[in-house]
Amino acid sequence: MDLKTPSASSHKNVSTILKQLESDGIIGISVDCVIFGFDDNELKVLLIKSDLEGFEDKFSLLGDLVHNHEDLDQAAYRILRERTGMDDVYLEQVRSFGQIGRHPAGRVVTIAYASLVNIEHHKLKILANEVHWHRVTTISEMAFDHKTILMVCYEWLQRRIQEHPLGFSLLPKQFSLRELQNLYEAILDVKLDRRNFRKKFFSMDLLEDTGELETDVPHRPGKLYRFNYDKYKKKERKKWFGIDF
Amino acid sequence: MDLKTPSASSHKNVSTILKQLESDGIIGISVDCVIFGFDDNELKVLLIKSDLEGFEDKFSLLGDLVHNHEDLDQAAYRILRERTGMDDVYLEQVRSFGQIGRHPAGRVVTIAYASLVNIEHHKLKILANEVHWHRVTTISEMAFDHKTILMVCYEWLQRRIQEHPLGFSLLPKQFSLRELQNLYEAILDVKLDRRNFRKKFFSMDLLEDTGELETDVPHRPGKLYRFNYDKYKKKERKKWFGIDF
DNA sequence: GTTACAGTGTGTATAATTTACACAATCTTA
DNA sequence: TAAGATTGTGTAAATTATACACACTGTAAC
Repeated sequence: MDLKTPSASSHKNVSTILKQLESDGIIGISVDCVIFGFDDNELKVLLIKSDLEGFEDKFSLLGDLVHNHEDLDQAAYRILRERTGMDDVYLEQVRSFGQIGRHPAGRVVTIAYASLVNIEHHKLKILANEVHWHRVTTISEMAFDHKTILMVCYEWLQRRIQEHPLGFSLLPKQFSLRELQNLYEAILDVKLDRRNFRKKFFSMDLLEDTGELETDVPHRPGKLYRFNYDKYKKKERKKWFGIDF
Repeated sequence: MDLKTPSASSHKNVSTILKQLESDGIIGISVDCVIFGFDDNELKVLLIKSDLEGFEDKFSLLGDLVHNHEDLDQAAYRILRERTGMDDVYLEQVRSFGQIGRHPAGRVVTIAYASLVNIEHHKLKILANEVHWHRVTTISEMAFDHKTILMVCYEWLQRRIQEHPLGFSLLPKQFSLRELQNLYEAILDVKLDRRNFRKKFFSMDLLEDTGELETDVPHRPGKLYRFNYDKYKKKERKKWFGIDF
């Protein structure tokens, strides 16, 4: 959470609230969203510049205090809506951070959420906001413990993307297999064999050929596919997938 | 968290604190420990009987409000120490639960921790407490949303045990391969081939032969092994372990 | 002390999966 | 119409997972 008063959300001064809570010996609760996007074959994260004293020029995640009348998930959705103008995005809780000195404005426990959005959609919804996309792999310093939170979420994503089909949320509804492979290569920082990658995905039988082709590419256009989420949900999860550590 | 005043921890009435917080529009923070044990070839969980009105005869996880001066992890450790008398146990945060109506005594967000203890050790440290071990697979009803929390932690454990060597925390320092296999079979609810299971673990090269044998078994005693955690930590994690969903 | 019993310890053959690798087809641009 | 770039495809080799059986060792019963 950054302490800048969020554009359209709480109308009280968050920092003041926290100080008050702390003097009462009470712990505040916030939600911080790690909003991932994929653009230019790189994994990006949506950040805002902190305006808390001593943290100018540092970037911060998008967050806010949890309201008394809302669930944690609702709070995370609210932040997403306010900051990206987008609804219907992938959102999942990652973990909580509650170190005593983690936030300079008072004792506050934050619940980190990872969110995956189609960055192209977001570009269209230009809100009056000061948020910008940053390359995940080159961010040097951040406010508070937000670098830690970001890195925990990034590592979570690296693992999660291999066992759950959430990567598609970073892509348009229709995508080429090359785009999908670029996504995996960028997030995992590996090179993959194109033929084996295709074979693997086709063997899962969850991609549907849309019948359409890429446009505006300076070479032979690839086929466009769609992920069949319904089919995925119907698959039974196996309990034993092999010890590997 | 159960609202019974914990035996040796907070001296204030937790329920009263929560009501006060709620009337101020403030959210309380608690930690709930899902303490797993393994005994009689079954996965067990340590529970306490709730004494909150309307929840008599229901079981509850062990938890408490987070103190203002302690980290979340510290709070979880504190509960563990108080309830099991054990130090040096495996503890990992699983996720937070913050539904608005989840606790009848007021708005409280809880951070669930999974903990894995050697149940034999715990048996020795008999504290003045009302906690008991229960079979995870046959628990019918629990107080508040604790059944949900327990099941989330159980599913977490089923996955986690296959990708991280935390299962050893449920066993004595020295264990036979049969015990280890029983552990995996019980937690995952599968039958595994004995020879392939052994082959798999030996190929990881993380088990050390202690030179000792089982005692008090009514048949040929098996060799006892020790898990080499140092060796495990030195292994480099691979980023790509294959898409599987 | 001999025997039945129960569970340990081990190896190999087969199947399934993963990896490595090359060339023809298609579209764009010059 | 030719050059360039990327798509689309198959097969062989290596690795990994699975299925399966018999000799060994200690205990307990007689």
